[in-house]
Amino acid sequence: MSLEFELLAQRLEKVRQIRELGYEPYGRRFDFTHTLGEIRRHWGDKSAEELEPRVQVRVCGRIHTLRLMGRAGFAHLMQEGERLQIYVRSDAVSERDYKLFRMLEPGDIIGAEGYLFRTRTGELTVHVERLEFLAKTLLSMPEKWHGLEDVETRYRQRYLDLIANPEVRRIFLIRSRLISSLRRQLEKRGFMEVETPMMQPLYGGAAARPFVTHHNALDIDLYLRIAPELYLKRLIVGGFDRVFEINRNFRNEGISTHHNPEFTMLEFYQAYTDYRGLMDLSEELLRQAALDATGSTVVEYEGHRLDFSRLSRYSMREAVVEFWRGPGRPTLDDVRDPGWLSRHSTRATPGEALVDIFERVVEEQLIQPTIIYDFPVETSPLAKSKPDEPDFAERFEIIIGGMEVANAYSELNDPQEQRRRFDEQLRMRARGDEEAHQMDEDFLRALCYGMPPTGGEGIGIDRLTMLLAGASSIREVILFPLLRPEGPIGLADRLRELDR
RNA sequence: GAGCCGGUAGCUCAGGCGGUAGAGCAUCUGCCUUUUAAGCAGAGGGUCGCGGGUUCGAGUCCCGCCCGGCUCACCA
Repeated sequence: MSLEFELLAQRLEKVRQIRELGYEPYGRRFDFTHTLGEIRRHWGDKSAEELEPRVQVRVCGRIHTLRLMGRAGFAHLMQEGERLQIYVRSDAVSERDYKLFRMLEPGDIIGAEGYLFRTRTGELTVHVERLEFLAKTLLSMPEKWHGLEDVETRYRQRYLDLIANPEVRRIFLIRSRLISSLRRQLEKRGFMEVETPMMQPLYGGAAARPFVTHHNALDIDLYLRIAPELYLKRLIVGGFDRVFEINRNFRNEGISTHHNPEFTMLEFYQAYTDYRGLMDLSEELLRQAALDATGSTVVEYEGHRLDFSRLSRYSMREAVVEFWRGPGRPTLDDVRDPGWLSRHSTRATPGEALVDIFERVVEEQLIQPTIIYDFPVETSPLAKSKPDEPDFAERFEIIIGGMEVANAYSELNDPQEQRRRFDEQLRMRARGDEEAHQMDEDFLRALCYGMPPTGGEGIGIDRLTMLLAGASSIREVILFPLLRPEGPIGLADRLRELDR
């Protein structure tokens, strides 16, 4: 008999004993008077005298540690990442409650009623007068010193990670505050939150391979969206001048520390502005989001102090000149010269070569929040080109910690130009570029009704969370990152065998 | 997709050059009414990721596979 099975059998026996004592091993509603955090905040710095007259409390939580002595014992409860000690002595509770207490083990969830006091060593503690049993753990908790270290188990069983590693809570708290902050800021500026299709008959708005699914009743294939862009712009056509969406995109590509197949994007569109307007807006959004999520505009990331209070700005060509490494630093004229570009990249067009050089040489050096603007038009099929330089698009990205965090542009609203860009994408597709855009005629039709000049931007929420939370892998900021399925666990069989 | 690293008790980890598989936590038994990683005494617990091979003998060496991590490639 394996240990795991033996432990399970022991604990099921305890379930029986708990029931025999007259407690419900899987209890019901427990009306606590305070969370453990509230108790720490209200009485954490009060002296023993200040805890008179007695403060009665009802608390609950999961047992973290147990220290049993002959006729008494201590335990730490955990609730919402906060810890509080309880003290149970045999002459302070009923015989039945004391029997229950001796039966508890780390991981069990209990309720306790009593009064606050300070121990000899000064720790704020609940002197228990009544115990309630709320839920039995049947499986062992991870080790209390190191927590749960195994990365695979942490991701597969995130609930266990959250129980064992309180610092993981912090990451997801930051993520939640970040999203909340962005939503609040946009709403304050008159943006309306909308939801557009995740299942799309045509995919577009980005260059990526899609996931395909099938609708039975209509008998059609549908794609999980790679971006919401084309639908959000339809809403701009329809007269919702400020819209945003915070939701998942799906891209059928490799998994890495910076890529998860499903990831969360904020996209927002504002009529009557352009990419310059969005640069200013982005600066405000990021500054406030960092502040709301972490309490500061300066955060630590992989040994750097990232300052979210401002965004440096370089055109892509300036950035190549400015961040060139080694000999042969180009001039601004060089990076405009197709000959120079083709000597430094194998890509077909000057624009693709510039992007290639930028990504190889510059991007990883952009640690502080930085705007890179003016992208070659051939890599930006949905962006308006610059009036004085039609080979370039009014587009920028925000790069932080070497990662692309945002992408924005003045939206292309000329339907004839958009049709030409789609045609070019179709030619690229015909040459085997799977990620080139499809022709979306309904989107074209929408533009034909007239879309006001508009600025649009997407912000990668996962990557921004990584930066704000100091996480080096995107999987650390996604509660349930995609993993290969683990295969049979065998727990149901064991439970079945022990169910008598 | 490639390279490197890892998978040993429920958890965290040790296991030189091939020779009877270990520790701490957790569990079980006993003692202990202010402990703090509580303590003390004892006990149980192993498909060494899976499958082959070499060998008198494999956790250890070789081959294949599975799962994970990192780096690179891919991802405008």
